[in-house]
Amino acid sequence: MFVDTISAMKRSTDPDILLLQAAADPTRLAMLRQLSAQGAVCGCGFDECCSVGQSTISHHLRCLRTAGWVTSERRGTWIYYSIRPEALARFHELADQLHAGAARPASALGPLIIATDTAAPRPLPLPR
Amino acid sequence: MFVDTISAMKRSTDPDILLLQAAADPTRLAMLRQLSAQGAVCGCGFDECCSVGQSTISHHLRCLRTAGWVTSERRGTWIYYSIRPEALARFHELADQLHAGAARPASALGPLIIATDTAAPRPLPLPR
DNA sequence: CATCAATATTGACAAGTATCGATATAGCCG
DNA sequence: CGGCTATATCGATACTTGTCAATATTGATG
Repeated sequence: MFVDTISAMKRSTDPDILLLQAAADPTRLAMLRQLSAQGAVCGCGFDECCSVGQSTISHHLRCLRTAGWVTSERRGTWIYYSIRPEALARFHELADQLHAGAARPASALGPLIIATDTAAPRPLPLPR
Repeated sequence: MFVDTISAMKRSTDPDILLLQAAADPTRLAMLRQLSAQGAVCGCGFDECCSVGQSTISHHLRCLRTAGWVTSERRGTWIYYSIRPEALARFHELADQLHAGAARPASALGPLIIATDTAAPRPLPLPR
């Protein structure tokens, strides 16, 4: 409502979020996959990959670049894009981080005891 | 253009996209991280994690659940959420897939030869 | 310089969505 | 039952975004 007189904002500057957001689009994921498969693709090489106009492809490539996913290299008239190893590494790190503590499925717990690492949920996990 | 007489749609039913989209939000990523760190968290346990209202948290939890990221388990008045190992596994797979073919930085290539695995970019990488 | 091909930029628009407040459900407990 | 707490749902709203068409830019070539 009056969050900060501006709006219900979600914009984030977190690099991880940018990376995920960039990958979380059908067209861009397809592009990343093609890049992964072919190593280096020129802009016009994405035409068949996804059925969108040229300007849209250009737009997505910009997204991927600003998110850190790819780098571009001019080669005469055309430009080749390729995945940045750093982005891939970061993506893997994200996966690893989440994996770390997630080895405790709640369903496998005893009758009531849940993640008491830090503290009980809220009023105490025990109804009585 | 005339994509399908309906619009410029981006909605996707691809499970991978759903998974990525769900994680690509600051609030939800924070939630996933908390879940990863604590193992099982009840709905009211996300209050401090992200500064949003209760209904918003509920909304995000639904997102995470429909995307396959978490499962919920009722425990009396409150409900505990935990990360699904399958989702984590899939996320890792995604990372691995992209990693697979991406070991060829374009910049490390010779003067002009690029990913000729399948075929040359478009009209042939050689202007003439 | 004129032309052509590959890209990028701009402006517009429709659909998606994060958020809120208010309200409705559901499970305990006295 | 009545009240309390945790969640979910609803309707509204503003911001974000994916896409397009049109146009501009850039590099190579004749």
